[in-house]
Amino acid sequence: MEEFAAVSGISRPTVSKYFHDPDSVRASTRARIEEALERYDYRPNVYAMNQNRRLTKNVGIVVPYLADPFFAEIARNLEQRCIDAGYRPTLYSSHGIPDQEVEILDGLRSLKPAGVLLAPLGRASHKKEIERFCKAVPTVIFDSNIEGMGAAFIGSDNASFVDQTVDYLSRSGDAPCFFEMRHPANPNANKRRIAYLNRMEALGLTPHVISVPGEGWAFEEIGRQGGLQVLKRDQLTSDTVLCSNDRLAIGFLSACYERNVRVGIGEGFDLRVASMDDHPFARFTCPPLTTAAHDYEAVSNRSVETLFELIEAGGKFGTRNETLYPARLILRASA
Amino acid sequence: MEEFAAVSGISRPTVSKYFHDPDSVRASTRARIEEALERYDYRPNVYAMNQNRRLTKNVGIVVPYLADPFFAEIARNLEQRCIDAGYRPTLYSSHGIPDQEVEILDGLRSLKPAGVLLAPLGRASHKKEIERFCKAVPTVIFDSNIEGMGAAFIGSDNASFVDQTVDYLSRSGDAPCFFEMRHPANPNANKRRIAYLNRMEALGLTPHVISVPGEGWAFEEIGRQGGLQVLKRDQLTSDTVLCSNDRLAIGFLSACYERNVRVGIGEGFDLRVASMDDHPFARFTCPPLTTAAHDYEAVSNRSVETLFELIEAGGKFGTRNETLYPARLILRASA
DNA sequence: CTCAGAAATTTCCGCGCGTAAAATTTTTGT
DNA sequence: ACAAAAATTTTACGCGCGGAAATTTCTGAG
Repeated sequence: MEEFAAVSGISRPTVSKYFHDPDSVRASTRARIEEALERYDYRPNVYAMNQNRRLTKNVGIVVPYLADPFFAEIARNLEQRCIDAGYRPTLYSSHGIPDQEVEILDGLRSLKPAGVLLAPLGRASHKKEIERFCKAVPTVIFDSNIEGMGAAFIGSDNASFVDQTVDYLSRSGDAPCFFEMRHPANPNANKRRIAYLNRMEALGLTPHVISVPGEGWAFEEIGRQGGLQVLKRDQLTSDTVLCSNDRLAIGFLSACYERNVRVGIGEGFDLRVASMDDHPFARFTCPPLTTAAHDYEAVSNRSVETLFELIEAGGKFGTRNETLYPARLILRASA
Repeated sequence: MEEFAAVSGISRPTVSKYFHDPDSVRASTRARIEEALERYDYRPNVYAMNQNRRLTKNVGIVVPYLADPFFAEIARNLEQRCIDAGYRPTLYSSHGIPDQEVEILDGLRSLKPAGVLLAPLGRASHKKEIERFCKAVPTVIFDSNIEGMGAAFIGSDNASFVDQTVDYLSRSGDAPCFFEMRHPANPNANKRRIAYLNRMEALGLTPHVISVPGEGWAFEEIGRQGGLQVLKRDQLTSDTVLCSNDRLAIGFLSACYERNVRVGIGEGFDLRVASMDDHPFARFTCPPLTTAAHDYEAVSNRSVETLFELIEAGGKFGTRNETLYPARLILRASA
C-alpha cells in the first residue's frame, strides 16, 4: 500500500481511508486513486485490514439445511443484499446437525463478523451455545425463532399460512386433516399444528392431526413413508390433506402415486393435498401443489436491513422485536 | 498469545508452533498447552495468523448453482472432507451468472486460499478470467470440465451415463429419443448428446434428438415448457424418452401430467421417461424416475484428495490428468 | 556417565495495515 | 480576499502473529 500510495501520489493513510470508504475522500483524490488502481491492480491484504479494524465487513449467513432449495434461495437473496451493501457474506449450512451448527458459530466468531444472519436448526439446536454466541456477536435470527435469542427475529406468520390454506380448503370442499412429522425439527411446525387446531375450532370444524414418525431433515422420505402407512391403514378422516410443509407433501404425493390414489380437485380424484412454503419444486409436482408462499423478498429484505441497523446501533437493540410476514395462497391443481 | 503463553508457562513462539501443528511440539509441552487452553479458552487471531503464513488453511469451494440440491449435496461432501483434513472450506455459488463466478474467484484470491475446488458454469464461464485464476491459485476443477484449465479434472463419465440408460431402455422396450435443452449451460450436456448419438449408432438404432428452447439454470421450467410443446405437437418419435438430466426430466414429467400422458412401464402407460444424475428428488417424482446416478462419493473423495496432493506438490502438477467415474443405473417406475 | 546430534525453545524482527494526533493544505462562505 | 471549516498529509505507534537464527534442552549410543 505504501508503494501504491507513492505511485498514485497520495499518502498511504488517505489510500487506506479510500478502501475503507471511497466516498470519504475528495472526489479528485478518489479519481486519482482509481486511475492508479487501473494501472497497478493493487488490492489491500484482507488479513492485515481486518486485524486492527474495530469492525470487519464480514457477515455470516447460517442456514440449517442447504440441500433444501428453500434455504438455498433465501441464502442467495441475503447474500446478494449483503454484497450490495458492501459487506462480505459467507454462507454456512448446519446440515441438520446441532453440533455442526455450534462449530460453525464457533468458527464464525474468530472471523470477527460485523454481524450474523442465523436460521437456527430449531428444536434440536444447542440453546446455550447459541445464546452465548448471540451475546458475543450481533445476530439476527430468521426463519425459525428461538425465544429471546438474537437481537431480532424475522420470519413468516405461521398462523397466516394455516388460516389461508384451511379457509380455502374448507370452503371449497371437505375440511382438511393435518399431516405432519411427529417430532418436527423446526419450531414452525409446532406453530402450524397449533394454528391448525385453533382455526378449525374457530370455524366450528373438527380437527384431525396425523403425526407420522421420523426425525431429521429427510422430510420427503418421512412424508412418503408416513403417507404409505396412512393410506394403507386408511387413516385419513377427510378427502383433503393439509401437509405441514411442501417437502413433506412431495413425499406424501409420492406415496399417493404409489398407492394409486389420484390427487386433485373434482370428479375422478380421490384426494386433495395442499401444503405450505411454496418450495421451488412445488409447481413441478404431479399434480402441482397448492400451497402458501413465504414472502421471501420481505423476509430477506427485512432481515438484512435489521442486521445493518443492528450493526450501526453498535450490536445492541433496546428491545428484541419480532417481525412476521403473512403468506400468499398459491392455487394449483392439487387442491 | 503472549499472555496465554505466559499463563501456560511456555514461550509464545512455541505456542504458535503448537497451533500450526500440535504434533510438532513435545508431548509434555502439548499437554501443558492444552491444559491451559481448557482454562482460558484462548484462540489465535485468524487475521494475524494468515497475514504472514505462506499458505493459509483456507479452501474455496465454488459451485455453479447452489439452489440445485445436486450441488448442495456434493458441496456438503467436499466441505466435510476439507474440515476433516484440517482445512477451512468456504462455500460459494455462482448462481448461474458468469460475472458472479468471476467476482467470487476475484474475492477468493484475496483470501490467499491454499487451494480451490471449482465446478465452473461451463459454456458460459468467462474462460480467460478463470484461466488467469487457475494460474494464480492451485485449483482442481470438478463436475464440469473446461479444457486445459486447473491442475486436474474430476467428474463423471457422461458416456457411461448414456450407454447404461440407452442400453437398458432399448433392450427393455423402444429405443429412446433424447430430450435436451438447445443451449445447455453445462458441457456435460453436449457430451451426453454426442454419447447418445454414438451409442444409438453402435446399437444400429436411429437416434432422435429433441432440443427445446431455453437458457439459464431453471431446468425444470425449461423441461416443462419444452415438454408441453413437444407433446402438443406430437413430436415424440418413440414411446421412450431419455432426458439429458433429472431436473429437465422433472419438468418433463410435470408436462406429461398436465397433458394427461401416463408415464411408466407396461400396460396402461403411454411413455417411458428416464434421465441422468440421480437428483435427490428423483425418487419422489410421480412416477419415481429411472436414472443414472453419479458416484458422489468417489467424485468428491477424489477431488479433495487431488487438491491436497496439489497443495503438497506446491500448487503445480507435471501433467493435468482427468478422472472420470462411471454411472450406476437406478431403476424406478418411470422407465 | 558423557558427549554429539536432534529437537525444542527463545530471541528478534517484520508483515501490511489501522488509527490517532498534529500539521498542513484545500475548500467554502461571505 | 480572508477566515473558518473540511479534507488531506505527516508522523508515529501498535496489532497479533510467522519465521529465521541463536540458544537451550533432550535423546540415545558409546
